[in-house]
Amino acid sequence: MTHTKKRIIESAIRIFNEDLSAPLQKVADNAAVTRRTLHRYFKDRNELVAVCKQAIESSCKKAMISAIQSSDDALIQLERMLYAGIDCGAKYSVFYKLHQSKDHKHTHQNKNCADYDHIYNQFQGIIIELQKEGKISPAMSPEWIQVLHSGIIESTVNARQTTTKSFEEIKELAWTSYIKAIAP
Amino acid sequence: MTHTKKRIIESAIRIFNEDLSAPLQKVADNAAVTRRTLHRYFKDRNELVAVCKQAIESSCKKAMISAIQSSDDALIQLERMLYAGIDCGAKYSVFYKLHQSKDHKHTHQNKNCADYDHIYNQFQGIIIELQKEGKISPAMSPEWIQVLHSGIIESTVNARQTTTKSFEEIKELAWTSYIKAIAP
DNA sequence: TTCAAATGTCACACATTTGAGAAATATTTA
DNA sequence: TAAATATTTCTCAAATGTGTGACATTTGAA
Repeated sequence: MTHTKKRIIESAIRIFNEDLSAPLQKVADNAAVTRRTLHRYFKDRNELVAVCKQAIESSCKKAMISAIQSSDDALIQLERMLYAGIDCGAKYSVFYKLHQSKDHKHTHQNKNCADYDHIYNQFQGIIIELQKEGKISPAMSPEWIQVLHSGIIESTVNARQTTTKSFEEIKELAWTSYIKAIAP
Repeated sequence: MTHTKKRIIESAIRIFNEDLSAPLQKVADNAAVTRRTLHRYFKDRNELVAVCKQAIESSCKKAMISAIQSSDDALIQLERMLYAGIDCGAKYSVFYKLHQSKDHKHTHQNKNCADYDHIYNQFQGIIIELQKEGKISPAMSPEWIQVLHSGIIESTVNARQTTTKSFEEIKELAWTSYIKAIAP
């Protein structure tokens, strides 16, 4: 994939994330190319959106899975999953929304959905494991923790734009807050 | 203000929140009126957007201020501010984003910005007070807590759509998680 | 330098969205 | 019920967005 194509996709994700119906001109501007160039790489708007979704799916999935596989210790797995989500940035928000949204037909027939479910089954497994170990409060349901998880990631991504703190400092704050929030 | 006008504004906020460039037809459909009726109440798209922003500003502002004034106890003030944000729902996210966004010129000349700053000065005052009282960790900066605050609110609003729990249960979970996250 | 690939410029047809007039219909209010 | 008001329906012109062809320009590698 060319550098330009990648840049267009990155821009499209940024733009569509906050305005799904934004004119393609905006995406082109953001990527510093002409609309004509954009159309050379993507047949039409639908194709661009589809490619964005696919890029989001695969990059988030990759990051999540590698976070899970990076350790046997559930607590470390959880921490790395948080960092992975933060590193994915806006992509993670979309990834999450994609499968939660009302008009999305979530089904195991769809490979993306199956992979998503697989990841979140593992996530829930980690939570339940940590609850057994007494490291997470049993009063917090795995569903709520999942919602909180993505909320903390969003906060962190937002904080990056407003605060003067370094990225590493914010990540640390995020993890500290998160683990304390769900502690017994 | 007529019932119809209110309904159009509510719909517009809902729709624009997830898709700022959505066609006005969508807003009209959502409000169960014709596009023609919508245009009778609002000169054009810009005016509708402006009115939505104003509605968001004033309703969130009202809720926040009344939360602050409802008690002298900083901890209760903080809790009620969280609930107020949750009750505002999607509006709160927009309210927050409106003043944080890059292309927004945040200035005290603008009444909305001045009010926003006033509220957030009070918020930070509450945080600092609680830190003095030893009820909040001094390691957490007021800026981070503010970001976290809005993140928890977003989580809660999202949770409402996915979970089977009652609204009251989610709110409780939200407050418990939040206060534990920032506790010393 | 030279050539090919990538990108930009401009022009165009077409689709969708927008905003508004005029008359018909529905709803409210006195 | 009758008048006043609000809404819908149908219509249309202007504005904006979309996708593409033809050709010019730039870029980077040989």
